[in-house]
Amino acid sequence: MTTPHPSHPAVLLAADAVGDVIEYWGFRKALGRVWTVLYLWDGPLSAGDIGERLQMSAGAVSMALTELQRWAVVKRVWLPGERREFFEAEVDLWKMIAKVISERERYLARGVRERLEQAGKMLAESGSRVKGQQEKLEKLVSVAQLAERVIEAFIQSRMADFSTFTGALVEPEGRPSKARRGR
Amino acid sequence: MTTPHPSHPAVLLAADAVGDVIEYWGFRKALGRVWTVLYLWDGPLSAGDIGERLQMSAGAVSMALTELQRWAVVKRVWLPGERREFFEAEVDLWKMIAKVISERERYLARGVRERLEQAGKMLAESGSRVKGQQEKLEKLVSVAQLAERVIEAFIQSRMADFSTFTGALVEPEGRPSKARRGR
DNA sequence: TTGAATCTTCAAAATTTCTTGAAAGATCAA
DNA sequence: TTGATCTTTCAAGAAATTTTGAAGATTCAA
Repeated sequence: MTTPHPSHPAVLLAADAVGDVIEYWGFRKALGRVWTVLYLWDGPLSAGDIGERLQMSAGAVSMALTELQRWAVVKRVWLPGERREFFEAEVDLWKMIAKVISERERYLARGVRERLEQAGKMLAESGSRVKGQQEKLEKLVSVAQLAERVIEAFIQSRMADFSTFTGALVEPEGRPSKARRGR
Repeated sequence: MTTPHPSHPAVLLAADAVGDVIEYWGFRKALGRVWTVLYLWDGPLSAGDIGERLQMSAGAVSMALTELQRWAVVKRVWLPGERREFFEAEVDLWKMIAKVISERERYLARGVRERLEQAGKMLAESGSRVKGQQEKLEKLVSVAQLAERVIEAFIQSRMADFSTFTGALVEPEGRPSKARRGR
C-alpha cells in the first residue's frame, strides 16, 4: 500500500464547505467533496486519486462518482494509454439544477398534489359534515397545483438568467463558449 | 387510558403529503403532519388532541409544537376556562419562509463563503504552484458571494409576490384580512 | 486464456437522526 | 398547600442513513 496523499488542507476545507451546500440540498456531503476536488484540480483524476485525496474508501468513491454522473455534474474522461477511468467536474451547474428540479422536485410535487387530491375525494365521499376541512384541503391542492406549474414552467424555460449565474464557474482561461471564433 | 381517535384517513393522507414537502426542506416530517392537522381543523386543538389524531407520543407532539412555533407556523391560543394550551396553524407561510431563509440559509451561505475565502488565503500563503486551483477557488468564492447577496436581497424585499402565493392558504370565509372591523 | 489492475456491488458495521416514555416541572382549582 | 392535569425535557432505544471492506465483475495486455 502506498502512502496516502490527502489534498492540500485548503482544498479539503473548500470541499467540505461545498459539501455542506450540497447536503442542504438533500445529497450526501461526499458528493460535494468529490465534485470540489475534481473542480479545483487542473485536469482529470482517477477514482483512486480521489480516494487518496479525500481519504475515502474505494467503494465510497465509486458510489459518489456514479451518482455525480447520474446528475451530470461529473463526466467520465478517457485518457489514451490509461487503463483506469478518469473524471472531471462539469462546470455548467445549470445542467445539474435543471435535472434535479426536473426529476426530483417535479416528482415530489406531483406525488404531493396527487395525494392531496385523493384526500379531497376521500373527504367528499365520507359524507359527514366536513365542509370546513374540505375547503381548506382545496386550498392546499391549489397551492400544490401552483407549485407544480411553477416547476414545469421553470423547466420549460431555458433559464438564461441562471446560466449566467452558474456560468461564473467556467474555466478562468476564458475560452469562447459560443459564437466566438471557431471551437 | 381513553380510546385513541385518529384523524380521518383523508386528513392523515394529506398530512403525510405535506410532511414530505417539509421534510424535503430539511425539517422533520412530523412538523408537517402536525401543521396540517391544525390547518385542516376548524378551530384550535390541544397537544393531546394532536397526539391522538396523529398517534404521536406526548413528547413528540410537544417538541413538534415547540419547533413549529419557533418558525412561526403555529401559534398558541388561549381559550377562556381551559387549563390546557391550544394551538392553531399560521396561514401566512411567508412568515415561515422568510424566517427560514433569514436564519438558516443565510447562516449556511455565510459559513460557506467564509470557509471558501479562508481556503483561498491558505492556498495563497502555501506559495507552491497552485495558480490554477487559486483561480478556480476564486470562482467558487464569487458564486458564494453572489448567493449571499441574493439571499440578503430576498430578505430585504417585502416579497409581495410571494405573499400572493402563500396567501392562497387563508381561510375560505374570505374575511378581509387587514381592515377588519374592530378587534 | 491468464493474471494484474481497477471498478462495482452489497451486506454488515458505524453513524446520525428520530421517537418514545418516564420523570421532573408547571399550572390551577380546591 | 395539595392533588389532579397537562407540558417539557432528555436519556435510552429504535429507525434510518451512510460508510466500509471484501468478494465478485470487468478490462486489458500479454
